[in-house]
Amino acid sequence: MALFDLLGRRWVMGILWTLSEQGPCTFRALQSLCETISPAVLNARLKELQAAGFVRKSSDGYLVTDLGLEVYEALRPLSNVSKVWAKALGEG
Amino acid sequence: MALFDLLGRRWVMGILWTLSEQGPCTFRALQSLCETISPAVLNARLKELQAAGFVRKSSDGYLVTDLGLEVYEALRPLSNVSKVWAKALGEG
DNA sequence: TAGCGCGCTATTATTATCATAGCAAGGGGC
DNA sequence: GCCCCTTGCTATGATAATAATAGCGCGCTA
Repeated sequence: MALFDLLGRRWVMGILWTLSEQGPCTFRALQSLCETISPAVLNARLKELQAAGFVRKSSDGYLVTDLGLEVYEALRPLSNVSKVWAKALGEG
Repeated sequence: MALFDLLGRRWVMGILWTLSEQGPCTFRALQSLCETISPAVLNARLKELQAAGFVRKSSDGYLVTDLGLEVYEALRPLSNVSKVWAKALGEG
């Protein structure tokens, strides 16, 4: 349940997803990929994710750890669900 | 990404998880299972989840739809991740 | 040394969430 | 009919989270 508490915060899943798909990103690159995130929140989330061991810094910028990659893998099925969901909403 | 926006709100994943595992719940039962959620937020989340088609009302109270169950199934791998994560945090 | 991009902080306004109290409606017993 | 209880939900004021914008300090390069 602590995991839900961490992931259930704005942008957290989006940041993990973006970093996993795009690879290492600089702070500003992440900021522009997330489009509307404010730097204060991005910085806070990056600190939380680093404390959790899901993300770390390297010379190329921020990247996901092996542990963070597991979260991403666990989250990937949601991609299919979102397609089914979009279709269902369109029909309903 | 709209799915992340919906799920990335406080209590949403917890509510889906609880309803999926416990079966149909009344409003007050859900409230006590979530322990610290306030009724205003619970009601708001239930409305959002119903609008999204993940939850619906029945004579036994609130329950997850087939679509909501898919989200739950997609979320279940997180349970394993959380164990690995807890261990990693304990070691690190 | 002046300009540039980068990581990040500061600040204020807006929104979300918490915590508590309580209302309105329905059911059972008398 | 009336009382009492549970249930679903709303109202309210306090507190915390997020948004939006501006800009600082640093390293690099010319």
